[in-house]
This record gives sequence, structure tokens and C-alpha cells, in this order.
Amino acid sequence: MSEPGTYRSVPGRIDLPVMEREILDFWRDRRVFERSLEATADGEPWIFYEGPPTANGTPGAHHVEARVFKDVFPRYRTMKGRHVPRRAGWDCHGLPVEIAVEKELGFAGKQDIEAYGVAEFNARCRESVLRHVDEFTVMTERMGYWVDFDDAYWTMNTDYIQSVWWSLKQIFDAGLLVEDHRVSPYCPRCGTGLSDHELAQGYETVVDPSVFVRFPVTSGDLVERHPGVALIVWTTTPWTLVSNTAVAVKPEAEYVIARTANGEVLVVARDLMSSLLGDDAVVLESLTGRDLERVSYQPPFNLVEIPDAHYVVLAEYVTTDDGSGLVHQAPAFGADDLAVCRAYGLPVVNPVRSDGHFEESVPLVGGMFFKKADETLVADLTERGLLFRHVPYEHSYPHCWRCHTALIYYAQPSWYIRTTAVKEQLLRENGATNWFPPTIQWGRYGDWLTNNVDWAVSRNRYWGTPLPIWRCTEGHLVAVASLTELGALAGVELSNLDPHRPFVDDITFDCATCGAVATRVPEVIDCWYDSGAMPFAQLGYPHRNVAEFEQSYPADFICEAIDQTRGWFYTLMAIGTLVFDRSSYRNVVCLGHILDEQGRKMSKHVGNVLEPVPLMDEHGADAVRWFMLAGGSPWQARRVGHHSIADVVRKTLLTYWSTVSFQSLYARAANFEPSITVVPPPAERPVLDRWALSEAHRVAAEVDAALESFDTQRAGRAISSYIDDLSNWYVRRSRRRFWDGDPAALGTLHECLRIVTLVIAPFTPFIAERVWGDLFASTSPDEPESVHLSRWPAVDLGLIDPDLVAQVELTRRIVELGRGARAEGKVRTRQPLSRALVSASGWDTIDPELAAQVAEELNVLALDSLSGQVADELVDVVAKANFRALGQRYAKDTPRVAAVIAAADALSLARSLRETGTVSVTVDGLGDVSLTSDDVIITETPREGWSVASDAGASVALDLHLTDELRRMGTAREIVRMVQEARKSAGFEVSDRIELWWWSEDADITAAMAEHSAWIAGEVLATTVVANRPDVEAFESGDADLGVGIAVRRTTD
RNA sequence: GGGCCUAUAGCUCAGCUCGGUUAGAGCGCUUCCCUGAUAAGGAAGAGGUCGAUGGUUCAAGUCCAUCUAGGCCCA
Repeated sequence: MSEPGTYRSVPGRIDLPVMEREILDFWRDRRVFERSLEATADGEPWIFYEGPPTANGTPGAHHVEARVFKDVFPRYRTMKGRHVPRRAGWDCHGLPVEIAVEKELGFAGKQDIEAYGVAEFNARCRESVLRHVDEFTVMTERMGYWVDFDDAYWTMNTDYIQSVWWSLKQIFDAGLLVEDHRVSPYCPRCGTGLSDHELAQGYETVVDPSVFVRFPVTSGDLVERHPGVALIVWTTTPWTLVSNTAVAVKPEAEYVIARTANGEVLVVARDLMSSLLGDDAVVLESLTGRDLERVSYQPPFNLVEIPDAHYVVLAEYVTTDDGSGLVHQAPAFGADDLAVCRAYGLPVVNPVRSDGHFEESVPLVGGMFFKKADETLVADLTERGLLFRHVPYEHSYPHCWRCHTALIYYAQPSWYIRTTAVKEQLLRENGATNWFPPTIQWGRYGDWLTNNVDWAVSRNRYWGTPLPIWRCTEGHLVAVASLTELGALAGVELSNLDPHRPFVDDITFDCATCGAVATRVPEVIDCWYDSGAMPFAQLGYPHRNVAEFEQSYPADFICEAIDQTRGWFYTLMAIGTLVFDRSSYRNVVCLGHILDEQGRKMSKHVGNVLEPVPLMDEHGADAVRWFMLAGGSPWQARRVGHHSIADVVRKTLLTYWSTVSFQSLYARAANFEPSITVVPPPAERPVLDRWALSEAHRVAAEVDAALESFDTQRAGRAISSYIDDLSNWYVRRSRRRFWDGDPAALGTLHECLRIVTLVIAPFTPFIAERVWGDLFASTSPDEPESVHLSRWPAVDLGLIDPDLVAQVELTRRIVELGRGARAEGKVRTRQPLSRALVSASGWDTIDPELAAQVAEELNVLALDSLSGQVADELVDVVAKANFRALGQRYAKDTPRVAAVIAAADALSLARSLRETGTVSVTVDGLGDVSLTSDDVIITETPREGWSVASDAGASVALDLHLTDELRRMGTAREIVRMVQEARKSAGFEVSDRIELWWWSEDADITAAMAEHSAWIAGEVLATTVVANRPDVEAFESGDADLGVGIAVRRTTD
């Protein structure tokens, strides 16, 4: 423990993961998260909704990404005084869980589940959810995501389900929850239809057979005119040819009857003739699609009975871009097909069972899985000479998002929420939503809403919220909003009933309309509905917590990755709009995906998944967090790997840490006590202190603004560049003052670090907490014990001084140039030079303290201004046009003005500008043109005997002439350096006093020592300097090239 | 086929909103310098037809159009 008033000792090196474990303990022991909520209890609420992760499988790096963003904004808002309740949630239901359990039990499909028993199966599902939740909890706590697990919502809980039921009843009563028979994507393995947003998750690129089949024409005058004529019909699903019912053509499109080189007569769209029939096909007749209507043909198979069918129908959706322009129709397996065939009164024949296999009674393919039948059927067509062409066709085809089985489009009864009926409201709500990044709003998401289709919400499964609709034998329907309501209908006490299947299925009652027995419809609902209902269901609304719900709707902030546009972002908005006529969120942050170091999507199949906990245990959670927040744009897909994470640790976190360690080291040495030691007011501190403070306040304001607009990258850039400035300019330039324990310097760095620590706290809560404890909480009784209980720093605009910022920028630029000039002149920096000449705009009015810094950095004894003070004949002057300034005034004529400037006598131009501020030049066609110093960039460079560096109008020239005196000063500095090395090697503390010995045969060394030994002693903290080899034990060192030996020993007192 | 995003150094990315004549940073590489916090820092160098083409403009990495490639989403 440290004594009150002083900093704790901060080691130079830090093991981030170890430190983080300590902080986690601290947070737990001191209930910091809970207290941060208590402390803001009176603050204006800032509502956050946690998108519940599916409690299935193990968490991956993408979960960390979303959770970092879900954490940083609530922390930030809390520091701004807002009250941000954060309730965790778990998505418990759904196919993913069922599939995982099926796998564990070795099941092959629904029959196995039925045989096993639904009650037992669902019990296993519940158990699986509880098991996987733990892994998420561990990861979540490790990364420092503050969210309340104790009060978490579970979509499988009875109260939650009753809320969902209530909302479904609202929708049902509004006439927007209806049963319909439609063609929809269906997973034959899982035995259930899929909603469109589930469909969106599972497109995979596959190669299917694309076949062109001859359908010989059997009727009409077409056959009389062209005996043997056949339609060329295209499909990529040969297995549906078994149920071929019709052929569709586009009514307005042009079709041809053509004879091929080998004498066949075929019908195809004109646009596709040459690609299908070759260039030597001869057109016999040209006609429109409409002319082909009702032409009958011989179906490709006669395996199933399809009465009154097999003729050409018209359909607008047919295109002539692809295939043959004649499209095979199987109404049971395509939404378009069904609509078209219904219009002609054609029958819907479906020989495929719900498990995806053909009926046993079908010849040739009976019992076969639908996809597997392709090969057999194509072979049969070939044998019978009907196959015209067969090419592999690569396209993306929907697959089941969980089990990867190819989906089948299949006509079956299903419950729909008629979201298309509220499309206008959805578009209105979307318009009122702030999207980050904004392109999603009317791009990807708006597009999806515009093309909205009804939500197929029922599932023929087991582990899900049961659809709360009862139907009597006469077909009357009633929706139920709670167990109480159900109990009243059934005349039994049901408040303790598990609302899941199979228990709820046993509840029946008499129909209120007709008295017949009503039983529940068999379906459960899409688990996406569960998660979309969380704004009210997490509170059990309206059965409970009515007031709390009303205060927490809608959310101020939600955040997930971009794949949720059609998932949670949609269901949340859709349910909110359906039930409350208002979307459930105002601001939504939509993250790009995390990719591996090669830019590939992370997946278990590829084996490139980054395990979150080991990743954080290696680099630290702060490192992972900082990378996610500040390393690249959050909106964009980003590559993440060990390398890039290690990089931000070194670049930002360790630099911050070492600055803190530095401050602690010297402040403790000087007995600096932040709340006691008297520090001069900012206005009376040295210019660099004022600069550091000015920048700190500017950065705090910048980070604040960036976080307001959810831009963590911009905020992160501001913070890390300030940390770099602080460490590599402010501290480096002010080191001497820290050695001397200057209260102004220590006080300044204290204040600057306080601001950095506060603004970085939401990003990297661990290291900020540690620094807070070591430097701030321990030194001031007024500061809270946790940085996360502190308020966002107050920005003092009065301390922000743009002119100072510009001056320091100029100083640093001059120093850079000077170093360049030294390198050019091949003179090492330790060798002092007599003077440097500087020329730059603004240099003449620079603060003398800053000029002194330049002299020190460049190790020159004197610094002069190049312009004005030195005779013009010593310098070369170059004048260049400033296009930005001139362009605005002269537009087209700019190049001519520029040319005149370049050609003019630069020396007199410069002199005139310097003396009068303007200069007049003559430009062809413009006459006399008056220029100011803004219009011209003057670069002055000295001539002989100097080493010069110039850039954008600034120059630094070094006088390379060395006197003996300068050489001796250089030698003294060499010796200081040598002694410092020796001190370090000997393991002395920086504040240790030493005895110093030296010996040399070299006359120059001896002379330098004679002249500078007092100065050297001061630099290296030597109490005595002896011109001899030591006769006691001491640490010896030396430099053969220089011809000197030294020895050091710690003073004993 | 449609929508959105992306394309800048060997690698990872800024810069583009609001056009300005030498396009930046970090990592890596070469040489050198500096160091009483920082396995740090600095200077110089090698490395760019700013995806391609066309257009607007006195001036285009930046604005417009078209195209190409990749990614995501949808058909």
C-alpha cells in the first residue's frame, strides 16, 4: 500500500493479462459495475438493448467484436452521467439448439425425435442451452463487457413466452397473422420451412446440372406446318421435371422455329438461338410468345398422373437472357410456377414427401432423395433421346443455414405475419432511425424493406415458443395471450404450466363460437421472433413491469454485425412497428465482419477461428478491445490476427503505460503530492506545459464528439496520437525538469494523464483502471476509487490555444529538418555546432522557449533567423506559386500567374513581400497582378559551407565549421554518454549518486575533462571525479576508439 | 441478374465529405543518429502509373460516368 498523497510505484514493464485479472477481482470485490449504475440512478436513462446470442456452440472473435462496441458506448454514456441499465439476454430456442442436441443423440431426423419423446427432447435442449451459456459468460467477463447476468432474460422462460404470446395475439387480432399455403423454402432434413431472413444466411455456391430438354409438340397447326417440331425447355432442377405441368413463355418475346444443321426443328427464343442452335441454324418461322399459348406437348416423364396439363402458358417473369426462353413449370416447387399455373387452373401435383424423398409409388425414382434423382432422370432422358444439352451450371443456391442441406421450394401450409401490410410504416420508422454507417439505411436495409415479403413465422419443430393459436374442428381460431387466459378457457389452473411442447399441446377447450373441441395448432415460431420481441418480453410486459417498459422503449442504442440487417435489426423493427406502431431503436451501429489475417471469413470448417479467451490471455483484453475499436473502420470488414493486435499494444498501450511509469518514478523521487504540492496556474507554466494541456483538452473534446457519433476509430486516432505526442515530445523535451522535480512539469503531466486515462477508460477499461488507482485515486480523496465511477473530463476551452499548437508544430518541423541537415552533413548530434539558421513562415515570432528547444534538440549553441538578418547574398531564394490561394482568384489563369512567379527574380520578390507585404507582377492578359505572401511560397536556402534541409518553404541550415572548443564539448558529451551506459550496465538507480574515475593518454580528452568535468559530474550525478584508475572495486568501462577508460561506483552513504 | 461496400507502398491502413501541383502513417527492409521512462524515439533511403478507361476542371487519389476484380447481401 502506498502512503496517502503520493503515487503508487508503477513498474516500467507490465504484464497486461496478469494486471487485467487483478482488475477483474477489484471490480468484483468492490462491486464497481453495480455502483456505476447506482451512482447514475438519477441520471437520464440511456437505453441499450442486448441482442441475445444464441446459446449454442462456443463464442468466437466476432462475438467479442460486437460486445466491445456494446460495452464502450454504455461506459462512455455512464461517464457522461446517463443511467445505462444493461440486461444480458440469451436466445434459447430454435433449430440450432435442436440440431446440436440431435447430433449429440445421434438422430437422423424428426422421426427419431418423435420416438425419443418431445418432452425428453426439449429437456435436453434446455440443458444444452444452460451448458453453453457458461462459455459466453466466461468470455464476456474476461473481456470486461459489463452486462447484468443476474437479471438476464431467457427467451425460454415462461414469462418471456407469455409476452411473446401476447404480442402474437395483438398481431392475430389485427388480422395480420394468417395461415396460407404457399411455396416456400423448406429444409427436408429439418422438416421445416425457413423464413426469408433465415434463407439469407445460407446461400452457397453449388454446381447443378443445367439441362435443355426436347418437349415434342403434339397439337395445333404448329405440328402441321413443322412435323417433328419440339420445344427446347430449360431447367436447373431436373428432379422437378417429374412433376412438369406446363411450359412458360414470355408473351411479348420473339421466338423462332428453326432448323438446325442436322435437320431438327426446334422452338427457342430468338435472343438465344445462336448460342443454343449454332450459327448455321435456319429460321423457318418467327412468332411471339403469345402465339405459342396453349400449344400442347409431350411431357418429359409419365411417372405421375397430371391431368389436363402439359401445354404452353404465358408468364411475364420469363426472361430470354438465360436458358432457352421456355421455362419448365412445376407448381409445387416454385412460387412463380404456382402463381402462373393457378391462373390457368392447372393442378398442383407433388410427388415429394416432406422428408425430401420421392413417394415410394413413383416409378424410376421412388424413395429417392430429391437431389439424388437428378442423375437418374437425366440418364433416362438421354436414353430416350430427349436431352438436348446438359451443362454444369454454377450458381448460388439456398441451403439450410444450420445443417447445410440444399433447400427445396415446396408448397405447404404455413403461418405468415403480413409484414407487407405495414410496409409503409416500416419505411417511415426506418426513415426515423440513425444508422451507423448511414449507407445501410436506404442501401442494404432500405432495399430489404422495399422488397419486403410476408414473414413465414411458423416452424414444424419442437424446441420453440409454441404458436398460441387454437383451432376447433370447425376451423374457428383463437389466439391466447397468457397461461391465465388459457386456463380460463380450459377451466383449469395453468399458471404453473410449462408453456413448451408437448405440455401445452395437451390443453384443449370448447370453441366459444361453435362448442367444438379446440386444440393448439402444431407449430412453434421462428426463434427470430423471440429475439425481436425482447424490448417488452425481457420485462414480461404487459403482464408485468408496465411502467418500466414504457420508460425503456425505444432503445437509444443497439449494435450488432451487418448480418443482422435481415435478422435482429429487422425483427426488432418489424415487431415494434406491428405491436406499438413504433420501431424499437433510434440509433443502430452496424459492424463489419471480422476476417482472418488472410482476409478469409472465420469458420470452423477452415479452422481459422480465433478463440477469444486464449487471445485475450495472450495479448490482454484491452489490446483486443483497442484493436476492435480503433484499428480500422468498425463499419468495414477487417482482418484480425496476433500480429496486428501485438502492434497496437506496443504502439499505444505500452507507450501510455511507460509515460505513467515515468511520471510515477520522478514524482515519487521528488515527493510530488498532486493534491498538496503547489503547482503554478497554467498561464504561468512554460510554453510546452501549456501546449500539452491545450492538446489534452482538445483531444477530450474531439473524443467526446467522435463518440457522440459512434465513431470509435476517429476517437481512437485522437487518443493514440496524443499519447504519442505526450510521450515522445512533451516528456522527452521536458525530461530535465522531471529530474529536477519541477512541480509545473509534474503537475502538467498529472493533469494530462488524468484526461487521457478518463477518455481511454471506455475503450481499455483495465489499464485505465490500474492507472487510475496508481496515480489518481491514491492521491486525491476527492476522486472515486474507480475510473469507471468518474465523470467524463470537463473540457476547458480557455486552455485550448490554437496559436500555441501551430508554434509547437513549427518547432517540431524545424527540428525534423535540422536532424535531416545533420544526417546530410554527417555530424553526429552529440557534437555541438556553433549555430543554425532557420527560415520559415512564423519563425520570427516563435516563443523563445520553443526556439531554445530547437537549439537543444539540434545541439547548436546559437539560433538565428535566416530571413532579414543575414545578407541576401548569403542565401538562394526560390519562389513558388501557392496554387490553392491563386486558384480561387485566377481559376483558368492560375498556370500563367504561377509561371510568372516562377520566372520572376525570386530575391526581389521576397524582399518586396518582406518589406511591404505585397508585390506586383505583370501577367499577359491580366496586366498587373498584386500578390501577397499567401500567394507565394518563399524558400530561402544558404549557400556555401552549410548543411541545409528545406521543405515546403521552411529551411534549416547548420554551420558545420568546428572549433577546438566545440570539439572538446563534443568529447565531454561522449564521456557523459559512456558513463550513463556504465551506470545502466552496473544496474544503478537513476537517482543514485556515484564516484567517477577516468584515465586517458589522449591530450584532447585530458583537455576536455579539464574544461568540463564539473558539468560532466552534474550530468551523471557524480559526487567526485578522479583522474585515475580506481584503487577500489568499481564498474569499469571505456572506449578504445576515443582512448579513454572510466569507472563508476555507487556512493556508499 | 440486382443492391451495398471495397480497391492507395511488400503487408495493414489513413487521406476522398470540402479538388490545389513533392500522396501520408504503422509494420518490414537498408544506412545512420539519439537515449538517466519507454525490447522506445528520430533522420535518410529503397518501395506508389492512388484498380482500369473516359469525362468535368486552370488543376483529379479526391467530383461524374463506364468497366474490372474482390467481399457481403439478395435473386
